[in-house]
Amino acid sequence: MGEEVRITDYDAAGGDDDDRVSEWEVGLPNIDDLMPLSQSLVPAELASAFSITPEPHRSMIDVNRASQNTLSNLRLHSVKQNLNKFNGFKSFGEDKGDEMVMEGEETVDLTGDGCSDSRKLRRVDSGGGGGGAIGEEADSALRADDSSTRTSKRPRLVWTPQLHKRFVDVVAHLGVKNAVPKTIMQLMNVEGLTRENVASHLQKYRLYLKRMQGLSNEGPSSSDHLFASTPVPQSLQESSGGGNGNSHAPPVPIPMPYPPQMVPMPYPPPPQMMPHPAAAGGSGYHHGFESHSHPFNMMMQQRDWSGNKFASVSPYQHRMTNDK
DNA sequence: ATTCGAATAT
DNA sequence: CATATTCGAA
Repeated sequence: MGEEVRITDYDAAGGDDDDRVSEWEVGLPNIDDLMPLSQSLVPAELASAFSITPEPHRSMIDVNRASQNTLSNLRLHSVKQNLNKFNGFKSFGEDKGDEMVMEGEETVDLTGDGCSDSRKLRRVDSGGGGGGAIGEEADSALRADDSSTRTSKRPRLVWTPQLHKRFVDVVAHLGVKNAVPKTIMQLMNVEGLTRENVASHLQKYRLYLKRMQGLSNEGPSSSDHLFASTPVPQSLQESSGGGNGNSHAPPVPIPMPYPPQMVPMPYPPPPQMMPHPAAAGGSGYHHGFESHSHPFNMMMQQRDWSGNKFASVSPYQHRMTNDK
């Protein structure tokens, strides 16, 4: 811990005044509890093993800059009256942008993890069948904004289970009705994620929902979906008021099935470890699957890899045609 | 002017 | 198949 930079050091580029919302800071780890920015997330060995470009040291400035952007964006659009008070989180982005060999299919995923520090993760057991608590994992992002200025095509985004989770949670919270790319993107708060990325995924997601709704009901009884909890109900949910006195009654016939807690998107992700380079790397992927039903999760949530990434193209491929 | 979203392209 | 890009509509 050598960094003695105040995270609230930025002087409002916009000259605004409200740069801190005390409520948002409640419960957040102290600056001293966080892993130093200078610490590398990926051990050098692993990095080289997977051809991961080493991350340059990041300075507080970078973080603050990103922070400013997020804050300004949030308040700029006020995220619709519906989005009400959503906590603004910032993700530590991974820098990339120095060298990038562009070849045929360069894919990059925004899933990274930080925080090796152990802390108590509060998890509201999703016992209530109602809506399910919105748990969060976390992701990090990559992509530098100022460095990738112009003439740089971003590599294909890979929707890792983590990202997708985040996506689903946000959509669920917004309610299918209000979930539009821009809003989703903002709430996901993943650095480097673009509206287009979200739009594309959303299109697919909607398709999925449609299928599911259409064909029904319990098709896939056979498989026990582990987390087949696509918390997006067939109807639409709405996350307004968020338990607050803010009672806004949009054209949605649905009351507000949401838990008192305003689903925040926690940041610090649980340290994820990969089994073994050999197991994941190379090309030893498989896809012996079959009895999967439809849960969208299945769309990417391959069994046990908790969410790693690195490298190349997405090894998975499956069909969700509910035929069998 | 912006951005959504279906269609289409990679 | 998964994402990206296009392009007319809101």
